[in-house]
Parts: sequence; structure tokens; C-alpha cells
Amino acid sequence: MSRQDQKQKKVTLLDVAKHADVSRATASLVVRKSPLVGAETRQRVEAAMRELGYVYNMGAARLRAERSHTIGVVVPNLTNPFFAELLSGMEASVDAAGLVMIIANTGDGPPRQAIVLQRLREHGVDGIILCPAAGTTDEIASQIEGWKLPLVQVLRHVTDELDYAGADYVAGMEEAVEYLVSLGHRAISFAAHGPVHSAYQERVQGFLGAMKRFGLRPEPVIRFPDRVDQIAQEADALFVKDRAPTAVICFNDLVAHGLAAGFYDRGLKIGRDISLIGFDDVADAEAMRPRLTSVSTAPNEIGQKAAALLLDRIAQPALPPRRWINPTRLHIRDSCRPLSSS
Amino acid sequence: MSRQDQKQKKVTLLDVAKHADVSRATASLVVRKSPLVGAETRQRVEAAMRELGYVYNMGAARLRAERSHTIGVVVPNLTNPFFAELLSGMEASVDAAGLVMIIANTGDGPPRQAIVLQRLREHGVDGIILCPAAGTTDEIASQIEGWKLPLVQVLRHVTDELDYAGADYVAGMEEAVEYLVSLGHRAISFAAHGPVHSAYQERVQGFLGAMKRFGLRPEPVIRFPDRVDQIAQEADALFVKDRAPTAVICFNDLVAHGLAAGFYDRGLKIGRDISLIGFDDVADAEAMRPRLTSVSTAPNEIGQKAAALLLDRIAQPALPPRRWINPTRLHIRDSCRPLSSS
DNA sequence: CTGAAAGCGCTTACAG
DNA sequence: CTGAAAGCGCTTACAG
Repeated sequence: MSRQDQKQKKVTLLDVAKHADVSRATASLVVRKSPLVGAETRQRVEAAMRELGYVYNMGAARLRAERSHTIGVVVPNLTNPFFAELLSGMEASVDAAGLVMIIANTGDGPPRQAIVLQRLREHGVDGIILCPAAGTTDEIASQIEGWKLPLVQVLRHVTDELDYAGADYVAGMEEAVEYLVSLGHRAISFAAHGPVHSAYQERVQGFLGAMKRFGLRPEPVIRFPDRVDQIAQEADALFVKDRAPTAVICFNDLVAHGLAAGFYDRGLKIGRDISLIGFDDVADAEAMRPRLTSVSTAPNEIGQKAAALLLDRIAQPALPPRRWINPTRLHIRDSCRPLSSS
Repeated sequence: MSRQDQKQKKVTLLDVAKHADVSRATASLVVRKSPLVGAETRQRVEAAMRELGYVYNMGAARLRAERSHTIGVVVPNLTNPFFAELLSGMEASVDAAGLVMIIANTGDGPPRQAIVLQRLREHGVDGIILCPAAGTTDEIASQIEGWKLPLVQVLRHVTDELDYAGADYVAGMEEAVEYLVSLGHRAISFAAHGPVHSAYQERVQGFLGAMKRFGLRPEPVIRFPDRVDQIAQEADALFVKDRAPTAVICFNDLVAHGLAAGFYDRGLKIGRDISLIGFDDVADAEAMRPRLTSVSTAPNEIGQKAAALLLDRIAQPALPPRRWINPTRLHIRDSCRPLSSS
């Protein structure tokens, strides 16, 4: 019988057991690396597995053991570099734990999200990491509770009853305002975009709170389009009516990037004519010229931590809900200048 | 019995069948949307599913049906925005077909890749989309053949025996050279980075071939570090010795972004002092100033097509190997100027 | 450590 | 359309 033939009919654990002259139960113990099996026996079984080209059938194991070694990750989109960083961090933690990630995209819409969550349940994931789509209500908490499915919220939260891993957006924005004020700026605008959710609100709240604390007039939040080229085109929106900001804090680096381009197009020099602060501190911040000062939220770390929270929750479903809030850090580069020198 | 209690012990298809007063086989047909079931019966079963909170157990189905409705996607890294676009395209196609994606990261290393592929086999994926790690040899073809596992290569290829979806890197580079030559440039450098693989070689080959065709001295390919900030620091490498390029073609947009920053730092004006062309045309190209002329490879489309190839291959394993090469397009923006006017 | 048996929740023929 | 039976490839007690 050639190797080829052996591959034809799937080789099962029973085949391995026979080949190694042990019982099926013993072979099963070897696969699962149980210490109950003696070294000599273990080696014989492992040799048999290699010789027969055995592939462990996780699907069969899961049916019996009620554990799939699979987790679901649901995010509002895949293309944002911020989410890419987040996924990368998760992948590292999840992989290290011997699990595998099924990823799904909601397009930031609750109806899609409902479908996607259902599909993940059908696939028998051991747990889910969810960045809730904008518009998700806290009713989801009781739903999840009914499902008995371990779930952690990431980046955004809609309920206190479930675990959450995110960053301290409020403090991050406060730090940005403080820094600009220390440079002498008083007319500071906030440039935002995208759907409204907890992370959005916390950023706005941090900005407005800090402005008020310094006795500065809180400018209305200025909304920009989603795409970076459109943001550039509409940069003028910052200067309409009686507004004349000397500094702008952005919702994220993407907005900052768009505005930087818009300023360039208008002959405004960042630093000299206007100061600019981004948020998230993704890779581009370092590549922009002048380099972008940005509030770092460390998405990779958040991803790792979200995975860790989920693994804990899977191991101990009764744990009280936990939240892990990553401190932010203002990464000062070259996009802000003291007001006096401008 | 409250809803809660019903959730406690998992409800199975047999429970649904009893509740709807039909046989288990009929309930199974309803779940799988078979046309054999009459409308009235179907509705009764569906109502029972809702009332009992039934969740289809894909794991059990897979064990019997030998189909997991799961595919594996293995990529060398997750953070590159290019791969994010690719995944996004795949996700759309895979999701539309009712399947789900398990994603895995090789870190561009063959040993990791071997582990990851094995893990995906154990999870019983119906097929795999693989961007082969740098250093993967064509021995993988016979290995995969032995596994009887549908697999398509994406972006890079190591064998002709397996399906492949990618872009026409050679033609893309040729077009870039032609364009620069048409603007009067003759001293054109190629700036590369990252590991060497088919996509790398094809880009270099396209560049060198076109240069030779125009009777231009083929400059050696100049290698840069991986990170964008390091690329900026080493931009001088373009001008060492007797080299004085008037234009630079980059391996990808990331290199272009780094060099653009490096030029800025040295007071070189893109367009006036030097022309620059990127490759891939990801979102940043539009946000750079001056806007980056770049060869578009449409990663999102490649992702969709790779998924389509895999679905075909799963349906018809005996199909001869196919390759789908996306034509590229030079997206002209503002980073190149005629030599005479400089 | 072993062996025989039951069962995880489905799907698959097969006879009606 | 239905019903009874077998089986997918494992894991789980349980008695030895």
C-alpha cells in the first residue's frame, strides 16, 4: 500500500491505535498530550501518526468535548489600519493559546452584526471579541447572557455587564488640550468624522471637558467626510464664520492626514500657521511631514488584552465583568508650535 | 418551563422536530432549505426553531457531511494596509457564499507557515487561500496535492500546479518606466525593501526589462529598511557614488511614503527636484502631498477573485490549475514632472 | 495504562 | 414527505 493510498481513506485515531498496537483511548490521550501515557508508548503512537499521515479532526473532538478552539472576532471594517493593528495583536495572543480566529465584518451596521453573530454561534465559537457596530443598544447584553456565550467588547462599549478592553480616550483628549494650552493656544477646534459610538463620545467629552476646565470657549465639533481626500477638500470648514482656530485636535490620524493635505493645498504651513494633533498614533504619523504629534492608543496592545480577557472569561464564565482601559500617551513630534512664535 | 431553562440544555434538531411534530429528517431538510418540504410544514418547523431558540450546530453537521463551511486565509502579516484591503475583498466574497474565514499569520516564515497550515487542516477547513511566505519552495505543491486540500495562491506564487490570483506586476513596472521616459527621464532608480518572492522578482524584472528596452543603463536595485521612518532616514542611499537619478520607482507605496518624507527632510521637492512613483495605490497615495502617482494593483479585487477561484476549486477539485492576473493601471497624480521643466 | 461502550448532533440512504 | 437506523471521528467515564 503506497502513501497515496493511505491518504485516500481518511486515517482515524482508531487506525493509529491499531498501527501502534494500543487502544483507541490511549491514542486519544497521546493526541491530547496527557501525562498519563508512558514515554515509550507515546513515542510509538506518535510514530504511527507520522507514518499514517494522521490529521487530528478538531471537528469530531469539538462535538464530544463541547470546545471548538475557535473564537470569533467581529469588527466594523477591515481596511482601517487601526483595526489591522488591533487584529494583529489579537492574533498573537489567540494563536499563543492554541486557538484560531474567525473574523467577520459588520460594516458598522447592527442588522449585519446580528447575522454575523448568529453565524458565529452556529460555528460553535468558544467566545467572541466584538467591536459593537454603531447603533448597537445595551439590549445586546441580555441577549448574550441568554446565549451563555463568553464575549468581550473591544474599543467601544454598550454595556457594563460585559467585559471591555479599550483606551482612555477621555484622558488622551485632555492631554492633547493641555499640551496646546501650554503652548499658548486658546482657539482650538475639534475635527471629527465617522459614526457616533462610545469611543467617539468619550473623545468629544474629553475635549470639551478640558476646554471648559481651562475656561476656553468650547467650539462646536466640526464633522468631516469619511474619505481622506474628501477631508482635504473640506478643510476650509474649520475657518468658516468667526472661527479662527490656531490649533486643531483630530478624532483620529486619518482626519489629521486629510487636514494636513488640505492645509498644504491652501498654503497653510503646519506648525507656522496652524498646529495639528492626531489620535491613535498609527504608523503614518511618523511618516508625515512635519511629523504628526498624536495621542497613542496602542491598538496592538488593546487587541492582545481583549484576547486575554476573553480567554479568562472562557475559563471562568462566572467572573464579574471586567474593564481594561489602556492609558494613552501624547506622542509629541513636530506638528505643534508655541503660539507666540507663529 | 421558562425560556431560560430551555436554553440550559442545548436544543437539538430532534427537539425541534418533536415540537413541530415532524421527523428529525424533515427538520434537517428544513434547516438545509431543501425544496422537498411543503410550505406549511416548513413554517411549522421554523416556528419551532424560533420558539425553542434553536442554534444550528455546524460542527455536528460537518462531521457527517464532511464540509465545514470554513476556509483558511494565511498571510505573511496583518498590519500592512495592502493586506487589509486584500482581506476585505476576500471577506466580501466568502461571506456572500455563506462561508466563514479563519485567518492566520505566518510572519513571512516557512516554519510558522507549516504549523499554521497544519492547524487549519485540523480545523477541517474546506480550502485555503495562501500568500506563500518568502522562502516557500515548490515542494509545497506535492504536499498540498497529498492533502487533497483545495488551495489557491494569492499575490505570490511558488508553483504552477496550484491556482493563483495576483496582479500583473511586470506590466505595471513597465508602464511606470514608460511614463517616466515619456517625461524625459533617463536616470531612473528602483527602490525596494522586504523579502524576495515572486511578486518582488516580477516587479524588479518589469523595471529592468523596460529600462533595457529603452536602452537605459539599468541601475542596481537599491534596498531600504522595512519601517517607513527608517526609509526616510536612508533616502540618501539613492544618491551615493555616481548615481544621480531624476526619478525613482518604488517597490510599493510604503517605500514611496518613506522616501517622500526623506526628500522633504533634505529639502528636495518632489516634482521639481525628483519624480517619484509608488506601487499598489493604497489610500495614502491620494493623501500625500504632492499626491503620489502610483501603479494600482487593486488588492480588494484580487482578494475577491482569489476567493472565487477557491470556491470553484472546492466545487470542482479536478479543474486544471488556473491563474488570474489582474491588469494594473498607472494612476497619474502629481509626483512626476517632465525633466525639461525641472 | 487498557478495552468496550455510549454519546456529542447532525446527515445519509432506504424503505415506506 | 416520514421514520428508524447507521455512522461521521472523536472523548468520556468506568471497570479492570
